[in-house]
Amino acid sequence: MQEVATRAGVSLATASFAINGTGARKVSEETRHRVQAVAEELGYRPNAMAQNLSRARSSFIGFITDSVATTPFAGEMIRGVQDAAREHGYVMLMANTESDPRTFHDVASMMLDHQVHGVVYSTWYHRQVSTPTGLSGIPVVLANCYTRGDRLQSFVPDEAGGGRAATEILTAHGHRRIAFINSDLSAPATTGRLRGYRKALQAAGIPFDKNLVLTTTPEQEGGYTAGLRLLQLDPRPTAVFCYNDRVAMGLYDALRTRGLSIPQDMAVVGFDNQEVIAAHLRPALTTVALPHYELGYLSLKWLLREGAPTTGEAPEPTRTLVPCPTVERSST
Amino acid sequence: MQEVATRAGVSLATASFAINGTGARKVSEETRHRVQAVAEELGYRPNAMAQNLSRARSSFIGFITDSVATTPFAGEMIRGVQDAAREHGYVMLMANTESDPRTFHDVASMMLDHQVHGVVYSTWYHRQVSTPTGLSGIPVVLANCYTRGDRLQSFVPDEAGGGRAATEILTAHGHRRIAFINSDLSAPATTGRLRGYRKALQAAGIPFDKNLVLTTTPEQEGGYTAGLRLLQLDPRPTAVFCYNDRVAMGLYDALRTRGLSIPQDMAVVGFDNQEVIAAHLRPALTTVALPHYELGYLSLKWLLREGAPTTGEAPEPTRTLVPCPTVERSST
DNA sequence: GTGAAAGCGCTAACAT
DNA sequence: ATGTTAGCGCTTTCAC
Repeated sequence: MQEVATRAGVSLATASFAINGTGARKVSEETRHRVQAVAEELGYRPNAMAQNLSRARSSFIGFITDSVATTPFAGEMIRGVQDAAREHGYVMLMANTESDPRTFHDVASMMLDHQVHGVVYSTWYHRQVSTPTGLSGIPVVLANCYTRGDRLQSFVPDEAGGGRAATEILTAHGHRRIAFINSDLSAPATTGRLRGYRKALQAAGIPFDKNLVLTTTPEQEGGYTAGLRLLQLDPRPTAVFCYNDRVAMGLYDALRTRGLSIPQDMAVVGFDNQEVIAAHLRPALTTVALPHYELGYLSLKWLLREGAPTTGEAPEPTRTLVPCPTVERSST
Repeated sequence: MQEVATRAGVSLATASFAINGTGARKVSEETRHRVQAVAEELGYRPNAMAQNLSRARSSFIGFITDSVATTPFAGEMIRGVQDAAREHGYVMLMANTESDPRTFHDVASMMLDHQVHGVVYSTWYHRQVSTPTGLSGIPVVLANCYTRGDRLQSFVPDEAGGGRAATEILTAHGHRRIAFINSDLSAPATTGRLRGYRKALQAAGIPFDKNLVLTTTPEQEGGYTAGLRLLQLDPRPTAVFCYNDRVAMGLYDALRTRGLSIPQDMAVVGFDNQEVIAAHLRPALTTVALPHYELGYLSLKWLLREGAPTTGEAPEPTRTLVPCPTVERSST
């Protein structure tokens, strides 16, 4: 930078102002242009580290995930966080803990050492987590998870809304006998989707029948066995809302072994919109998408705007529900 | 740090050496312990930015992907790169370009500004890329892609080896009439897997029959239609090697419509080991895994060791083939 | 509108 | 073995 300044015939200070046009100071248009021309010509690049040190604040934000490779979901959140970061001129420092506390501690320290402005902590499936420790002093926001009592701001999928929307696709098609293959896991998705299912039935004036709700492991295998059980019911349901796309995949297999066709003999809707399954099952599966991109995006937006309010007091942390859009394909 | 030094009754310099035990200088065991105790007590954390600035080199490495959310594959590479980075005390700066040249340029600048030691550039599927521009001056290594003439060091999956291994699973089971549903894309995977298939046949003394090689779009849909075509052949093949797991998924559907069972009537092996499909198809699919984790890990290892040799000349860049391990399940 | 100069928090000669 | 001191590359008062 010294060289740029000299070549442009100005002082170091002026060069600095001219280059990153900090509104604070007035540099004549002419000077600025001259300096910028020289900088361009010399291929000058500011040293981000020196800037950060000097400004006594970095332009880093941290993003911690518990698992990055299990599903493409983490990828969507990464994109969301990254897009929001770039919009604000921040650089994302990402780390994956694989749920190892020691690793978590290490990456938290690393981030603190790099003076991150805040961190978004996320999990690959929606769940409750204990308050992340070791991130003292900087704002933290949770994406796809939340803490007991919502002591920290968080953004999570609106499971109930999604469950309701899924079921309403079925009621809208005139189905009255709608089964729900739920998961046997204790998770917000399990309770939320069930709540949504019941709300939708209620809205359609259909009495809730607990015999139509099965629980199983939320995998293809579970969907298969639950599907078989479902077919024993008399009268048979005409539609099924599945906890997730993998369960629907298993249900497809079960229906197939009985020679039943979808959606004629049985309509089915899934949840998660796992592209590789949902879009490529035969017939393609109607489902509800999880808003991972938005979760990441909104979390970081919040962090940057409300995370460390410069004025006024900090807003009350809340658990913000993010809508799960439906994706209609050919199974309904 | 000044405070730590004062409280421990030593100079700033001694404190610095004591804390990050730079072998360069000798600090008595006793002093070091005293300083470290004080640092601990005060909860002192070094400012990474100041360190980087002072050392005139950062501890950053860059990782650029063209797409991070299409499949879980990117996640595996991220893990690989990150693990290697952490082993060497580096921090990963990640960026996703979504294949947008402008974004690429931006993230490249960002990385340069942060003085990254080098960058690994990766693509989500194995392919040739044009030499990334705008990364002048720093070492670059490619993961899952390569340039014309291999001007840059790269690490890519051994497609031919994988294709051969896949086919040999079939020949080992005694199959002699083995079809190959290949992709209609022009990609290293297409040619490589075919080459491997032919090698395996040859090794087993089976003459190559071009009627047994079909090409189709490498999706479920393509596998389905190709599967139907395959069933018209007389005599019918007894085994099929599919370009990827999605094609195998389609083939499963085709076999099912004809009431054929796997592996009794037809053995099938896929490629990619897309967990969500391969492990959950009925029966579970035997396949070949793509070594994404290793691609990321090895790339960064190379970058750190050979990328910028401190002594001797730079090694000749080569395209290193990384093995694709087979995963045997129940379809063979 | 512009320049001089004092740091930001740390490292690494160079002394002692 | 430890202390002194000069930067690293940039930002930002403060004075002109």
